[in-house]
Amino acid sequence: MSTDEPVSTTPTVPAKPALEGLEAKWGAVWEEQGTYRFDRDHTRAEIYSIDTPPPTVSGSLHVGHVFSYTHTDTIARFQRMRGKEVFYPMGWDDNGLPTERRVQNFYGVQCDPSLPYLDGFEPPFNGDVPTGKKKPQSVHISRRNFVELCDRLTAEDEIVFENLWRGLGLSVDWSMTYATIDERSQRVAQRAFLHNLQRGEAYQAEAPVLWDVDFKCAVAQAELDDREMPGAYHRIPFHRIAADGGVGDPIHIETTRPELLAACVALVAHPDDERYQPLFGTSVRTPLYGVEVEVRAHALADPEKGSGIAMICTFGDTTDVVWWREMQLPTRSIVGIDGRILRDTPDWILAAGPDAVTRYEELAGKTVKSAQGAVVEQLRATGELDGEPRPITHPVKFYEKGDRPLEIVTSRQWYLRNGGRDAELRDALLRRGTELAWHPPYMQARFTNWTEGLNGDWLVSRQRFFGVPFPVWYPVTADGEIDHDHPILADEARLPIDPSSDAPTGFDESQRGQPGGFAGDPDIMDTWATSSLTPQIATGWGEDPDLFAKTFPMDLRPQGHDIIRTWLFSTVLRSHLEHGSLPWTNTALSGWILDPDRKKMSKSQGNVVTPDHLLAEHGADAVRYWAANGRPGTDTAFDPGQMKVGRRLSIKLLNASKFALSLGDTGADTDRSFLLAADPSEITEPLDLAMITRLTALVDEATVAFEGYDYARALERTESFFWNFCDEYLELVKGRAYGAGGTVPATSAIASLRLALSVLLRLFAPFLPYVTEEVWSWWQPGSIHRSEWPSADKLRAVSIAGDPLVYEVASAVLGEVRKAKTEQKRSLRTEVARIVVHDTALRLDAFRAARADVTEAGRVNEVEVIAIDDHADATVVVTLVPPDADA
RNA sequence: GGGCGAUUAGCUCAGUCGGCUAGAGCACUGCCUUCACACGGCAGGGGUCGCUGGUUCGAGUCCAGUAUCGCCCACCA
Repeated sequence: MSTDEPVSTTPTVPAKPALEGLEAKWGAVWEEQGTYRFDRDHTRAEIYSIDTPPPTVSGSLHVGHVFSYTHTDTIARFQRMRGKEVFYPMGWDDNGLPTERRVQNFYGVQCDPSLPYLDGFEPPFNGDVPTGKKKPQSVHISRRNFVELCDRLTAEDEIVFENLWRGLGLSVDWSMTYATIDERSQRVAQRAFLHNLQRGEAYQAEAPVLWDVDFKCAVAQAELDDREMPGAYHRIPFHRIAADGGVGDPIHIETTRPELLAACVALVAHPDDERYQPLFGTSVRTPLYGVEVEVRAHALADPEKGSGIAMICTFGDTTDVVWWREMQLPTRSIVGIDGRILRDTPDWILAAGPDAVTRYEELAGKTVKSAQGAVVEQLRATGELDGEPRPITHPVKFYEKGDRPLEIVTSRQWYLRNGGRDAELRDALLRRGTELAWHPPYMQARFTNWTEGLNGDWLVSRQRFFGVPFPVWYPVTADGEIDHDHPILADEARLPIDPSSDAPTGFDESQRGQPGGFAGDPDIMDTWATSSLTPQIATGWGEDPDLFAKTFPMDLRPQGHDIIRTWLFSTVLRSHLEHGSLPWTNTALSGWILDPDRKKMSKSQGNVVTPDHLLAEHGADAVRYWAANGRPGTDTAFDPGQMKVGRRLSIKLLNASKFALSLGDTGADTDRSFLLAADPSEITEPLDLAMITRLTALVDEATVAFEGYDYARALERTESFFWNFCDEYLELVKGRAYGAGGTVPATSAIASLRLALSVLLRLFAPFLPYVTEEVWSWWQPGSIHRSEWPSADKLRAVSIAGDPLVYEVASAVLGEVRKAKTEQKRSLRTEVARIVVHDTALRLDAFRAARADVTEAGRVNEVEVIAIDDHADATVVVTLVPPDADA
């Protein structure tokens, strides 16, 4: 902004300033004037770019969002005032299961990727699907139609979200938004995947995966939840094979999953366990089925657990997978992708004889839960259940959004290398974690823990319908078999593509599924596979090279600490693989909002407070004030009381500003580019100089705090200074400013007040954008949010330095005068006949420098000062005029 | 089992390099119709800084141990 345009020196201060209506008023002005519009005509060094977390639009916003997005906004505003051109886009996360479910329920449709696209399709319902018994059959539609409906629905959600964000005063450039399912995001996700594939970082493998039987979908390590579940140890004998081939002595194992007996491939005990050492290498027979399995030794077997020997099934849990892989055991799966026991009797059971087959057939088609009951009955019948099942509670793996325990099934999936099976890559990622600046720093430990603990590559394919498809087809051989080993990759120029409705280059749609033709990959990518690319999406990677060069790597990733293992980690990974760099230089982790019972606020707990209500009741600045008090990384209690305090602060700013400006201008010709309405040569009085010295220290503190992403500290210091400024300084100079001591001292007071006001407003601007903009508009040109952040160096450069002790002693003596009046239950206007100040010589000198201000503010007639020793107690003896003389 | 964080007034929280009698706001008590603000102001009561040791002239702060709460992670038969 220009600094030499003429400035009106006559403030236009409303007679009765109020907070009501400021959001609407300034929201419109900011939009109209493009206050937060990003101007790319800057160098990379001049730009500060933020990788804003895209909120999930299918959910609803709650105070936790308001909390963390406010934190980011204070940083954005600070950087903007420091002269940075802030790149601050907003994304919407409409990818993934929550949106899929919402679209299904809202429109009464179901996605079926095998169906062709229907032009101009209209859904049967529009948010009015009957529920209960009247609930109609869903209409099945193609993936492309489904995605179109998603776009339609989320567009409405986005408007609601944007309005809330605008009301909160986020200084986002609303002309730059993206959605994680929009074409650009799909293109970026598919292009990045093709690059990963070409570099050998993505691969497909047939392997055991954690499988949710309800969603019929593979689940990645990062999406797991452990839940304490009731279970029971079943003590079951395996049978040694006697020399004559008959049944020998039993070996008891304890298992929580007896239904998997038919899937048993070995027994295992610890190599040092003397009880079982003689058995290693020998074979035993399983109960019920009599299948022969070997007894093996492995260090993971825990002699303390159960009977110290375990059965290995394919697959009961992830330990089974480790054993199976490391000891190269056979695969004997009996659980299908629907979570039921396979209907066809497996070969190894058929080979074990008619009894085995009969028993298996009793289980076939049952869910694992009911199969367990049936197996227990069979064991009882054969006398092979030793005692009764012993109930326990144990942690069981769940998909974080799922309702039934995960099963482990073998299937073909896409994986992305993430260091889980590759020490070199893992070390490189750990180094990236060290390069990144963490706020607060201790959060890096979570990244390190997670990265070091990875035990496999990232499973990125999902057997869902709604999401970014893999840009891949497979040839169909002459015999009609799909050849997964020779995928046909999409041309980058064609992206985004949907292999379920687009044909690969060189093929025709009629060849889909035909011998000699092609078949599309039916899966979609994990939502994190798209979300991990938000920096690339936002900065226009591969789409807008100029923008990308100016904004990537970005400066800041704000996010919750609970998704370090998912979002943060995967974003670092993708950037490392694609660009060989960090995606950003800083990350700021925000805490959670806890309800008064110290529980995390979440929809499922039913303890959510809606933000609209809060904004309406307390005002945006007040809500922001509460949020900004939450330090980085620290969980914060939801506290409407703090919002009331924020509101009080805003009102105080209005009134104190009104007062300071009502005293008039000094008429000085000032350098408005930084001091704004004060000529340093006019500031002459010791108390004024002392206040400005304190103010300079405040600017230093607030700036250092903000530079270290500690917005909460910057606010706390500024607020504390401001209240003291109102209670002490304003009261002390009031009389002088009105002219009690003559023109020169009055001018000094007025100039100091205006200088301090200008500085304080700007220090508050990142937190209280509305009220500071309002006050700024009374006497300053342009938006405060594009004004210059106060500079302590510039304040020092004009040599307006004073002795802070003057301020301190003057406040202390005035405090004693007030105390005397209060204790004697007299009005603060009561005149004081005489005060006697006992203090050290040094402090008395300081007092003398502000003596006139103190006597004026305290209505003191006569002052005596008495010097005392350094160790003696300082006192002020106050003698009020008699009560009858007061009238 | 491993890691990280927290524990300071009734409540929510500051307390930076170890340094005067441990601070703020809310709540509470009393007072003041004060010419910017009653959506205000002034003053006051309220704390063995989770516990136990140690280092130090001196510990809320540093070290060791311990308890409780929370979060993250773990191969949970």
